[in-house]
Amino acid sequence: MTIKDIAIKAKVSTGTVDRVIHKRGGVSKRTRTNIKNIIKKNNFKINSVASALAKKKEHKIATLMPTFNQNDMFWESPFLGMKKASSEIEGFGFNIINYSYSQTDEKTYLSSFKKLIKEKPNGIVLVPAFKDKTKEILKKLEATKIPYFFLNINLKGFNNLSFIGQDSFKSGYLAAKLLHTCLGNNPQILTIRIASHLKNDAILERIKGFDGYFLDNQEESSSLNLILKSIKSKKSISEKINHTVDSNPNIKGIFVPSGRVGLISNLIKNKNNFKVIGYDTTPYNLKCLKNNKITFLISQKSFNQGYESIIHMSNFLSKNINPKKIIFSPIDIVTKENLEFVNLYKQEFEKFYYSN
Amino acid sequence: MTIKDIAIKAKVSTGTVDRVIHKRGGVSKRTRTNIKNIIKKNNFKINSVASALAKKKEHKIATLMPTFNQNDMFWESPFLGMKKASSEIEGFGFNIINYSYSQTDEKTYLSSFKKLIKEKPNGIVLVPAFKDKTKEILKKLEATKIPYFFLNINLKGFNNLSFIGQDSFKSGYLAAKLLHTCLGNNPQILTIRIASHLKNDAILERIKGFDGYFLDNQEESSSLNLILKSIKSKKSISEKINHTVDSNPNIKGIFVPSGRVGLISNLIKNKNNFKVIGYDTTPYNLKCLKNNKITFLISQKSFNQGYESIIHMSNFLSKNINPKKIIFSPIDIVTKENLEFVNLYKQEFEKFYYSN
DNA sequence: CAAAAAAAAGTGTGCGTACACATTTATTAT
DNA sequence: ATAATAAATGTGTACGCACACTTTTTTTTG
Repeated sequence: MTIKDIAIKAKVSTGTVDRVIHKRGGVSKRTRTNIKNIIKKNNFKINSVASALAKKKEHKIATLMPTFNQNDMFWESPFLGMKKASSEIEGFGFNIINYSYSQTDEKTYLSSFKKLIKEKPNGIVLVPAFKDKTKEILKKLEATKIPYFFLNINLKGFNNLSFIGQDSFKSGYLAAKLLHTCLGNNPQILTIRIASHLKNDAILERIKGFDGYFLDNQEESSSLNLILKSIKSKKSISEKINHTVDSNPNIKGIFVPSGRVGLISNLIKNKNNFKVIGYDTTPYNLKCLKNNKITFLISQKSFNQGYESIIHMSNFLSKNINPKKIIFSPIDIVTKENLEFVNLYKQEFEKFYYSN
Repeated sequence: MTIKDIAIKAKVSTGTVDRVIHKRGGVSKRTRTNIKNIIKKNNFKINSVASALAKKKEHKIATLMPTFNQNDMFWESPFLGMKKASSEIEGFGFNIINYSYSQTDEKTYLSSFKKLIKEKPNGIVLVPAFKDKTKEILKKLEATKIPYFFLNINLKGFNNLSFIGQDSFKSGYLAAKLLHTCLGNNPQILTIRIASHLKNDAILERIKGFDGYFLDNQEESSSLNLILKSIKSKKSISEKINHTVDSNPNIKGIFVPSGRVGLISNLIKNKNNFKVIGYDTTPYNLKCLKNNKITFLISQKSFNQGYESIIHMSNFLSKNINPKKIIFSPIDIVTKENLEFVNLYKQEFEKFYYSN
């Protein structure tokens, strides 16, 4: 069933059918309803392949996200997810351009954004940073009416069309549940945080979720917190952690609400067989999981996040499908025993991407 | 960059470029290598959209899987996964026909298969059952050289092009790890099985994996097994289970290596706060997870399995991409706290599918 | 060396849709 | 009633590729 067939049945030309399908107007009410009926009856659906080929319209999607390097590979994963989506939709008239910035250097954020704007994209996928600067930047952007998504990090108070990322509160809640299930009631748990994360909304939400779980499921709960000023000197961290642990022999579990869990787990003299739980399936963290330094990792499926962000943006641009305001990604539990499956799709694509 | 551009650069016609790309032969070595070089240099990739539109070839994929009903919804999930894949590739000249059978009625298996064969599909995705009958059937099939995948259930000794499903051994291994982590060393665990599953390869593998874990990680391990003859009389099961549990007060964990874990968990008078672990995120099992009757569910992501099976088959048929002989799907850990995310993609598609 | 055969290369149409442009029909003004 | 205008509908081409068919070039054969 093609528009040609529809046209014949309705005794009109394909042009008229096309007008009805795309609501271009200029069709009399009589023929319009007639054509609509025929379309319904025959369950006609536009051939998206032919459609994509016919419209020459190029949609340009720009992305902006933190760089990755040997020190911190976290952002490689969403990047590859985006690349996968790109390779799937490029034939459909999409052009995806990637920009990056350093999370510790505001200048790179601004300059990359400037370059990005010059390209005049039709849509933007953005991992936001530097809230104040973002405010400035996006004010300008909103004048241009270019739609934008937030990816992974959800700054509040913006007019982003969508946010794609994890429900941080629930992921903290889940972390607590796992430790509770392993350690029984009223376990002594040490939460280790890093000073630079004190204003990080996602991490704060994780902690809220973590505490929330125990509030919901226990009469009382005491908590033990250690905040590290810096993570530059491994020696000093190691001393601090082990001192805390030694002077609190009841500690049975360790909660690190960030991706730094690998680093930290490696510095603990773990004779006590703590249960250690943390975030993000970076190569380093996975290594620690393998070595039994970490018990559970919570994955936010950042590969999928990157992938979904591009797919949703493309659907919005070409099919006018409005994404949900918030798109939560699954909260995966990773242990030594299932870690090989966790980044399956990423690995599959990695092979393809880097060999090309 | 189109084949036309390539043709111009190589000073030949598009037909010749086409021959090189598709290895149709009939091109002199000189021009062939020249064209290949130009393709590489310019990083030319076939426009899959135009390609799909141009080749009129219809690929017919037939699927055969167990039915689902209110009593057992398990197979709905892979079915919907297949439907999702179908809707994505139908525009690319694929025609997917679904057949089903009752797992308890050999006749339906045979008759559905007959119907399927009459359609003369180009590829088959099959959830096998009744090993002997399958042998008969597939012998005939292999004469026709129609390629076939096994989905979810992996019968050995066949020439299936691929198997898409879970590594049952590892999923059992993981189940053991979780209970071990929760219950500490040398926990007393009751494994509850059902007689009709005694010859089920996947379930046997799960148990092997489960035992394997404790062999690998403990000096010794004792095990307690309960095999239920039938699950028709809830009363009698309940009595048996609770008798076993009462007479073994050391039991701290319960392992059900099948999707029947929901049913069983509901029949245990769980005053002892057992940790209960089982398989499959069916609606019923999820309900039990919510009610704290089940601690962990292991998901085999059957929605994805269905989806992947169709995608891989289509890639094999149209792009000649050979799938891996065994494609393992992720082993997901589901708890009350992350259950809402587990069937995310399925739910998303369900909404679309059933509202249509 | 010409004719026949084989190899290499060229040409043209169709896939289903989108859209600009052309044409026909209906409506309004004079 | 006729010209002017607006509304409705029809037509043709392009999108990039696949493939059948045709033509040209090269090689083989007698």
